[in-house]
This record gives sequence, structure tokens and C-alpha cells, in this order.
Amino acid sequence: MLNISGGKRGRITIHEVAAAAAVSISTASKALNDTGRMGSETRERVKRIAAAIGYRPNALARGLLSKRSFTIGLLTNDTYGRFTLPVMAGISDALVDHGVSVFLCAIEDDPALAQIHVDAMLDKQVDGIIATGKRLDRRLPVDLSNLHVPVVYAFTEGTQNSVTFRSDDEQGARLAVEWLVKIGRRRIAHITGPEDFFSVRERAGAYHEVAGHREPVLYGVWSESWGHEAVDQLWRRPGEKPDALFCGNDQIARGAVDALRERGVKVPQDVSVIGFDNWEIVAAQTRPPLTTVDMELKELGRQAGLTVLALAEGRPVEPGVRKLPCRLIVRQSCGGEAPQG
Amino acid sequence: MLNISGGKRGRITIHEVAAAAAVSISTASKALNDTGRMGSETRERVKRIAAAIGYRPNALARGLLSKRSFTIGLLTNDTYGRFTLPVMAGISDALVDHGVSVFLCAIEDDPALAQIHVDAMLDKQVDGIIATGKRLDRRLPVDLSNLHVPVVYAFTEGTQNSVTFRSDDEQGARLAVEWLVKIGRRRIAHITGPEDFFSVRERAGAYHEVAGHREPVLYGVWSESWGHEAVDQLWRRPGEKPDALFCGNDQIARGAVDALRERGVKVPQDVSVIGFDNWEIVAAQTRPPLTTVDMELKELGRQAGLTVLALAEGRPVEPGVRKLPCRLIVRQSCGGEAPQG
DNA sequence: GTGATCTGAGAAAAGCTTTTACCAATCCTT
DNA sequence: AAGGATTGGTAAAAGCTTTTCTCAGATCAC
Repeated sequence: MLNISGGKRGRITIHEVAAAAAVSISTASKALNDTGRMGSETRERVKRIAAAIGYRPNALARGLLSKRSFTIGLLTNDTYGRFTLPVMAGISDALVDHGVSVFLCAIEDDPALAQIHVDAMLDKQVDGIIATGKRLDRRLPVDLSNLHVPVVYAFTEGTQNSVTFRSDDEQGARLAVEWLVKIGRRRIAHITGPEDFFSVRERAGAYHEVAGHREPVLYGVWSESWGHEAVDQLWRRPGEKPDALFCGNDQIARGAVDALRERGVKVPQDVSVIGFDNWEIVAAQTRPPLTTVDMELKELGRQAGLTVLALAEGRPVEPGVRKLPCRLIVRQSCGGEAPQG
Repeated sequence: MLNISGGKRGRITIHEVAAAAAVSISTASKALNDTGRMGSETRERVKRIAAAIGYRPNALARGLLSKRSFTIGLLTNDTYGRFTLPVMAGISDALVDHGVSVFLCAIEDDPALAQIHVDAMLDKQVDGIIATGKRLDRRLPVDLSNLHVPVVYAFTEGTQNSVTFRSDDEQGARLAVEWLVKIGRRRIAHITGPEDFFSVRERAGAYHEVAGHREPVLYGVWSESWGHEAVDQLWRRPGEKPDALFCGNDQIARGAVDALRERGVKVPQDVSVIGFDNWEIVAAQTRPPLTTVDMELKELGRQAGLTVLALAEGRPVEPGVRKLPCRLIVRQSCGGEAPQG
């Protein structure tokens, strides 16, 4: 049988450090935290001894006093992890240097479960909460508006007077369509997701502006099969076919590429296809690999992390919605110049 | 400017409860924890008042005393989240009822980063650590063997005398090949990942046993394009073609299905294709949707969570490797009977 | 040489909860 | 009715740090 031998009894406290250095506890504490007044040789000796015996301060005791737990909570309803994982990586990346750890709480659009997780986080005195979702125009199924800890929203709808991070879908769509125009495409169709998504409408708006309305927008669902079917619809129609497809996400783009290949249409020679999301697993494995728009989710997470940290430390932060610019990832599904980077 | 108004000063402590109920702090504590002796009306009154004023015990203070933080750490080097997210979901699912929250620490095969995260978790007095990876025969780049908190391994190689959870790849492969045999296939080829993966060898072994060695195993990489290329190789060879493909993961299977379609071979009529992983995003979007083997990662996470909890509570646990059975997911890429469930 | 300032360090409180020890009043037993 | 058990509750300690206050001794000014 396996048993955790010794338990936590062996943990070294500041008492041991003080005893080993033959100083008082307060002196030891001040030496280690570079506070207070004392001789530099004393300070160094305490530090040296603490390091030698492997002392690490107990974050619970420290947090109890300082009201900072160096812990934040990440709430998400994105079970798939399509958005959460990059955002999480960015948050973690930004906060690990500050000694902050992240509780990940996956709530499956279940208000009761969400409340349990929020309560647990508050009990554990999190310094703040980041709420993330998978679409900009939906709220998480739990009210975070009067929490006495700071809350930052990322990729989900925030409350009045909160700070919310999102990608700039309009700019991203513009980037995509301008690229298609730049490489000489003129009959650009837009195959995208459900029209009730805010980001779908925003991207469609940008598409109309840049492309000049030559083709209608095909709204559907976020799946490969919709991309496939949309191409069938377009190519069954009489008249000139599009020479480029701007797709609402990489899955749709992939379905479209497959459908074009089955029809004998060459990508990118005959038709350029551009995706959205830069979901590597889809975009890079498509043949040819997809040129697409990256929403810089990791950077978004990083900024959200730094913001919640700022709020937790009492630094003032301007409320409002922050739109982060997207970035064009050039691969081979559009033709044009060679991939950069 | 946004500022966290009030900070945590407003938090209600047990002092407020005691004062409101006109009892001592110790009485209040005992009433709320159902310990000690007191009149039932006193106990009820305290509970009622605590609920009314919204008292929640401070987990930091409680943990400082009890040596239990009701927190565990999840360490992973699986950046993609292919394995981590389901495992994480299972862990969270199993532990949320016990009031345990999970720190997610993504280490990118970076030993220094891993050490930072482990130290941070230990400072925060986690009750245990679950280490997860993306392959069974690799270690995480950090030593967790002498930690004085329990460590459980999931989907990564553990240390001597630890408890490790993994899927039963042999049984899973057997499930797949037996299914192909059952629906009448006889010339079953196996296209899989790199031979240096332990699970690849294990699956190949089961394949050989069940299929009776009729076809060689094609080792490659875990990508669609390898699945595609492997089919080309098989179909370029002279002689009879396979009537079934057992693929090492869903991505390979998908590449194979695409290649077959391009060759005019019908799936599942002419050739059955079976995948491995049940990665919905790939398996369900393939045309036809893939029959595949599910590794029950969520259940694996659940068991790992309960095990680390048991160890944290001092309950003895049998060390060793626990193989969890896989499950066959029948979709349409093999033919045979209709999808079940 | 005396009062004022500075230096190095320790004592104690605070942060919040749980647990142990203890006490006064009531009840039971014989 | 007296001694012992039971009941209902309180005081205090413990858990680990950080911070504020205090203090003794040394240094300095004049």
C-alpha cells in the first residue's frame, strides 16, 4: 500500500530558519523580505541559511495576513478548449512571473455548477477572476458583477463598467479580404457561421465594405460540412463562380477546400480560400495549408491576466472593451507571396 | 477609472456570525461544523444567522490550521489540450463535490518553468499533484518523487512505487480489430504513428495477434498527411488491396479516408476505416464520420482525482499502473451495424 | 559629559478558523 | 441530599507570516 509518508509535518517554517540563524522570527522575516533594518551580514546569513535548509514561505499564512492569495480563477464554458487553452496559456505566461497561480474552472453552461465554482474560488480568496467564453455576445450563466474581487472578461460579454477583452473581428475580416484583393481576387464570396453571432455580423460588415458587395454572404453553421455544402450551392448557381472564398472559420474553410477539390477546382490556382481562427490542427493539416486570420488569443490572455493583476493590486484601470488586432497567417491556400516567417 | 471598491474589507468573518448570534466564536465554529456539544436550537440559530448574513469560511485560515488546502495542482505538458482537457474535466468533475479546486499549470517541456510551477503549488500547500502528459513512455521534465505531497500520474510515465493511470491500448486495439473482423473484413492494414511510442507498439502487438499478421504495419507520424501517404503506398503496391484500415489515431484515419475518396475507393463499402482517440473535432467531421476507439480520458481524470484525494486524506492506495479499458465508438466509417446510442 | 539620533534586533499583535481545555449549571443516582 | 455525570457554552492556543512597536546600545553634536 502506498501512503504519503511524513505528510506535511516535515515542512520547514520560518521558525526553523530563525533558530538555525540564531535570530528572532521577525528578524528572519525581515531579512528574507528585504524589509526592516539590520546589518547586511545578518541579512545575508539568514538568506543563505534559509536557502540551505530549503525554506519556502507558506502562502496560506502569508495570504491570510496580506489579503492576497496570489491566486486567480479562470472561469470558462468553452469545454472544447478551442479558445480557453490559448487564453489560459497567455494568462499563465503573464502571471507566473508574479507568483500567481490559476484555478481553472470549467462550467458547462450550468448555472449551479458555475456558482459552486465561484463560491469555492471566493472561499479560497482569489485575487481576481477572469471569465472567458466562446462568443462575444453571450454571458456566462453566473452573475459576477458584485463580487468584491476584480473580474475581467475575455471573449465573453462583460457587465456594465467592466473591462472586457476581445479580438477585433472587423479588423481581422478586413485583413483577410484586403489580402484577397491584393493578390488580385475580385469575386470574393463569404461563407460563415450563424448570423446571430455578433462576430459573424461584424466580419460580414467588414467584408461588405472591402469587397464592395459583389457576392452575398452565406450564413450557416461552424462545421466542415457547411463549408462543403456552401461551395456546392455556389457552384450550382448559374453565372460566374467566385475566385476567392473568405470563410468564417478554419473548419468551414477546410470543408470548402475539400469540396473544391472534389469538383476539380484547384486551390489556390483557380480559387483562393482564406480561413479564420488559425486553429493549427485544422489550418495546418488542410491541403493546401490554410491562409487564415489569427485572433492572438494568447496575447489576449496575457493582457487579461495583467489587467486582473493590476486591479487586484489596486491600480486603476480604464473600463471598457479592448479590441485586440488580429494577424494574417499566410500559408498556401490563397497563393500570392510565399509564407512569411 | 475602474477600481475595486471596498476591497476585501467587507468580508464577513466568523466574528460577525458570533456577534449576530450572541455566542462565542468557538460556539459559532462548532455550530457551523456540526461538532462539539450544544443545544440544537443554538446550533440552528447560528446556522440560520450565518446563512442570512452570507458567511463563508476563509479557506486560507482553515487550511493553515488543518493542513489541507482543498486544492490540487494539475501539471501538464500537453499544450494542445488534446489529452489535458478531458482529463482536467474528469478531475474537476470528481473533486468539485469535495470542495477541491484545481490549479492548471501548463509547462512546455521546460524544466525551469515546471520547477517554478511546482514550487508555487507547494508554497500554496496543494493537497496533491496530478501529472499528465501526452504519451505513456515519457516523463515530465521535473522530478516529483520526493515531494511530501502525494503525486498521481495520468497518461505519463510515473516513478517507482507511484500510482499511474493510463488507457489500455492493447485492449483498445483489440476492440478495433475485432470489430473489423466481426463485420467481415479480412485484409486489415495498420497505419500508425512513430514506432518509438510505447502505445504504438502495444497497439501493433494487439493488431498482430487479432488480425493474424496478414499485413505489415506502416509506422509514420501522427498527421493526416501520413494517413494520406500511407494509403498511397498501400494502393500502389501490386496485389490485393486491404479491405480495412486500422489507424493509430483519428487524424491518420481522416487522411486515409480522404486519400481513399480521391482514389475512388468507397468508405465504408469497399474499405472500412477505424480510428483511435475519438477526438470529436476530427472523428465527427470526417465524411463519413469515423468509427473509433475512445480512451475514456474523462473517466481517467476522474479516477486520478479521486486517488490523489484519497492519498491526501491519508487513505492507503495500492501503487502500480492502472489500465482503463477503452470503448468502441461506432459511427459510419466501417459499415456494419447502425451506430449505437 | 549629556542629551539626541541612529542602528540592529526582538516582542507582540494581527489575520481567521478550529480544537482543546475548562467551567458553571443542571441532572441523575442512591 | 450529596457526589458524580452530563450539558451548554467560553477562553485560549495553535497554525505561519508580516508588521508595528519598543528597546538597548552605539554614535554624534555641542
